[in-house]
Amino acid sequence: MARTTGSDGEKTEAAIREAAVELIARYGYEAVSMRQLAAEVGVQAAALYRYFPTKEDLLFSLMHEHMDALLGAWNDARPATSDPTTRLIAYVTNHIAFHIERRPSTHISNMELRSLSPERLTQVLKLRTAYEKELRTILREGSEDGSFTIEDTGLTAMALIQMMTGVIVWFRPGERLSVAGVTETYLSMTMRLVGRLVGATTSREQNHVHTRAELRA
Amino acid sequence: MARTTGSDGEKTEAAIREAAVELIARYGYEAVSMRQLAAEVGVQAAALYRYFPTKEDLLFSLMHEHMDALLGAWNDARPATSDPTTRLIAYVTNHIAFHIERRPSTHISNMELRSLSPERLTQVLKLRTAYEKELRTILREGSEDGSFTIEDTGLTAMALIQMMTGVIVWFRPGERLSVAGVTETYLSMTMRLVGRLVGATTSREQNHVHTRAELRA
DNA sequence: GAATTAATTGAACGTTCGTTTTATTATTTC
DNA sequence: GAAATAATAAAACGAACGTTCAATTAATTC
Repeated sequence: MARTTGSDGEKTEAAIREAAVELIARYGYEAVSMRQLAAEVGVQAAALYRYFPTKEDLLFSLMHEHMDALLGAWNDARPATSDPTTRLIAYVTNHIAFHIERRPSTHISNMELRSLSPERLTQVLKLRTAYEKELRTILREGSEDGSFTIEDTGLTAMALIQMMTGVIVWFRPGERLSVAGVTETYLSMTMRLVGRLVGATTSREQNHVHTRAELRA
Repeated sequence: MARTTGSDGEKTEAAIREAAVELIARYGYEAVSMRQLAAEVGVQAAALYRYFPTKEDLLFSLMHEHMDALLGAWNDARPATSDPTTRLIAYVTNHIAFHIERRPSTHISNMELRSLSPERLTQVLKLRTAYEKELRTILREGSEDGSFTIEDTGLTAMALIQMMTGVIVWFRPGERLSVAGVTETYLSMTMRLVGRLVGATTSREQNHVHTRAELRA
């Protein structure tokens, strides 16, 4: 056989991407063979090469798309306001929502960096750095205008990102916690980390005030 | 040739472990071949099979040893005292020191779990859970006796571990920060996360008080 | 110093890998 | 409806993979 009835390049490419994200996230880039991927798509291995010249091109494409989507989501969610607290809330909320929604591709972008060629690694890391810089800027400005009390802005940013991204390790939708609940708790922990605690009220009450309400400001 | 002069089983096995930890941490388990590993050790691939029946046996052995060492280190470092704050300080200090010291094997134990058979995965996860439970217990007891103010003990424990382990992603010895400095800052952030802030003093002053002093109590 | 055991080599096994090539069929164009 | 193009299958490539086996030499035992 050759071309199959109803075959369509765009649909096939989308199917390849989808299957690749799931398989690579589950088994790892090196462990997934082109034949296994092709079987999942319902196609022969050779067909994959019409869309991606090499296996690494496929990986790079998935990662690049992931980072673009992350930066795009933040661009859509970032508030016009310049109030650091509002911006931090938006950042955390967007980060958690995005990473829960895109758990498989997040896994890939975090774990498979070492399978990229040096040039492509640099390219992906540049996007990641740009995204992280947004948080550092928020923390620094909030620190300067007295909104936050932070010892080390760089370290706090890394700790925050590490903490937030860690959500994908244990979070399973439909279990004990909802996305909103998780976000609420992580916002609370974030505010503690940046020193935005004033006094004696419990943190539960404190953080119920921001979040959803302030997010859409 | 066959047996080489000066060859010694114990030394060879140690050399294999050492090389395997470095190579797998850098390139990933699937990406490292037995031949590549053997070359690094200075031996033929077949020689590896005298010490590890399969490649997966080797991986499992490395991970198991890592977890044993982690639990062992905590057992040595855990204070006799029952004061939650002192225990938390000891836990954080030990965790950061251990993970900086064992960055390669930490990487492996965090990233290569999916390459283990189900039974062995369970075995390793059991050790990890035991280690994490220690932290949850500290947080819970500190929460009960009023030392800490925590919304969700389980989530805070996960956030803390994620945050602390994240140190190995960016920390390079001999750069801007010393191990002591990093530990200081992370202790400060930890105390904030568990709600052990009282009032208006800056966090720098606050956390300089604990750490080194309280650690050896 | 002969016999035994420990450690390793070198070659080979069958399998799977990423990738290429060629042929074939479906779809689109005119 | 013929010509051109797009999408795939089928088969094959050499290379590399994890692993096994027999032969060989070093060290140890008695």
